[in-house]
Amino acid sequence: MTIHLTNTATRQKEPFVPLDPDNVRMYVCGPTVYDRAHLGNARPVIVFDVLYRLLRHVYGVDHVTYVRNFTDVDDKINARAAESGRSIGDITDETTQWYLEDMAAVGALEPSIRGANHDKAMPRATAYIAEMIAMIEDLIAKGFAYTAPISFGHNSKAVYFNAEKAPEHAFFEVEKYSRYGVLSGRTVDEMISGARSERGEGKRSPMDFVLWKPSTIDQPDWESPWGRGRPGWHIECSAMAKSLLGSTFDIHGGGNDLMFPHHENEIAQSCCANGTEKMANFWLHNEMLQVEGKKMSKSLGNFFTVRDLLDQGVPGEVIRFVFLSTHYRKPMDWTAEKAREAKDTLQSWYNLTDGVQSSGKASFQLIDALSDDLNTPLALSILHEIARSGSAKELKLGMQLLGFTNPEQLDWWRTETVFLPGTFSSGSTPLYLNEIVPFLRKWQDLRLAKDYVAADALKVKLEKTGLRISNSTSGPTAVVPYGFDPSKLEDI
RNA sequence: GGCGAGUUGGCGGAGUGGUUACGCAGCGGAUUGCAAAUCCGUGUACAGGAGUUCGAUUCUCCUACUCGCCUCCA
Repeated sequence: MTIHLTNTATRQKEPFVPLDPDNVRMYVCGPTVYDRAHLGNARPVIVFDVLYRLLRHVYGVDHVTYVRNFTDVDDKINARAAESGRSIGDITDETTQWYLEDMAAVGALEPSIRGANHDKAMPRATAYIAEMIAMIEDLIAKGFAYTAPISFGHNSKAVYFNAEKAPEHAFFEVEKYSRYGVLSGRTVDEMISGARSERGEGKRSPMDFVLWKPSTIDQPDWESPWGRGRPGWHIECSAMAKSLLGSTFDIHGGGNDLMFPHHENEIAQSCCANGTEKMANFWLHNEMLQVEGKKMSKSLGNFFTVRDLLDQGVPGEVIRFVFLSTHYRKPMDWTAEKAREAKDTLQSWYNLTDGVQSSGKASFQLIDALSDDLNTPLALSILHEIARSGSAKELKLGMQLLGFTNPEQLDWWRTETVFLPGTFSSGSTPLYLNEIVPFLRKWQDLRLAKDYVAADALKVKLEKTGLRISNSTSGPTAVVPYGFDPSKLEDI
């Protein structure tokens, strides 16, 4: 079984051959921890979770290393701290915890170093400042980066504080690295003519980017050869990837919005510092998320977090299902309709597989689909066929492979069936003897009296409360959804 | 403006140089007092134009449209 993946670096679907099958290594850009993860943040997590699971399936749980960082030093975090009056550490700690909880809710496994050591596999940028500084020094020594003194007097107190230490920016020099732009399909000339040059005193070229920048007194800072300051964006991923995965590794993933400049810059830094041809063999990028056909944005009012959905009662499994129903390289549209369909499907699959022992062997078709550039929509359709054929064992294994939490560990999909005759109840929750059974009896009486108009009217009322009323071979039956509130019956 | 992705039946969404996607909805049937659920059955879909070909939804080119990224962003 050969996995094929679309490699952004070559723009082609290629067979995946690991550098070391004993330790397949993947790095995925993680969040900047300053706020709850929004729904779009969940997409790469779920996409690469599927890949992680597939790799573990193919190469073995103990032969895959997956690293996903937390960027806990960033100007957005500083801004959040300033406006809220909270400490940076408070914000990053809390947000990191939220992120772990929310991603667990959508079924994402935690990254790991060969199936273990989860903490190390989720490195915090602030724990790798020394590595970043070392890499920057290396880049300067090799002539790929240069320092530039900043001017003073344009800012407040902090300027004086830094002045004594003579802080300097350390820039990466783009034109020294000829392959710059290959990943994102741009040339340096194009990018420069594309105008918008970034601010940055002492830059030699508008495309050069900052590796290290001095901090004002209210910004977090670390001692460095260039005075007290903090790392620029990009360098943290290069430093952490090198420390944990080596100079060259197998797969680097992230959203396609990161392709430029973030990943382009990572490649430039890492390859120049490490003297390597490639940073990663495969670059994978997922497409963006939309909501009801439009870009999710605060200005459009369609912005929401994973936690918002969970709190609204959309189970994490449903979120996962909706994400998997669109291929990762296509824009995905989150709609209420899709969530509804996903919930219905999962409910029926969970009913079918509850308490069932999963079969030992995964469907070849399913593995085939996933191996073909993570064709999760096809994988789900195969699961549909398996479900229709009634092989609960196989379905369960397939669902596990795609990362759906086992039904035994969940309750949201459960229903309880209440029958009239023996007041037998299929679930473990209360029997609704007093709440529901009298209505079933009344319905039955009306029907036996052939007063169908009244019987139907009663049924409609009952169904408005969420119950499903039917007449089975064992008599009148009510299917009660999980979390049913009997007080809804009071007005009937 | 620069770069890129996409346009498949009512909706969502795979895939293929000639043959069934799959799901939801719809329709017909079984069943039902009627329904629900379930089961069975059912749909002359591939943006437009030109080209390559024995044959294209599938390859090439052009046009139109949609969308995303380029700014913090996954």
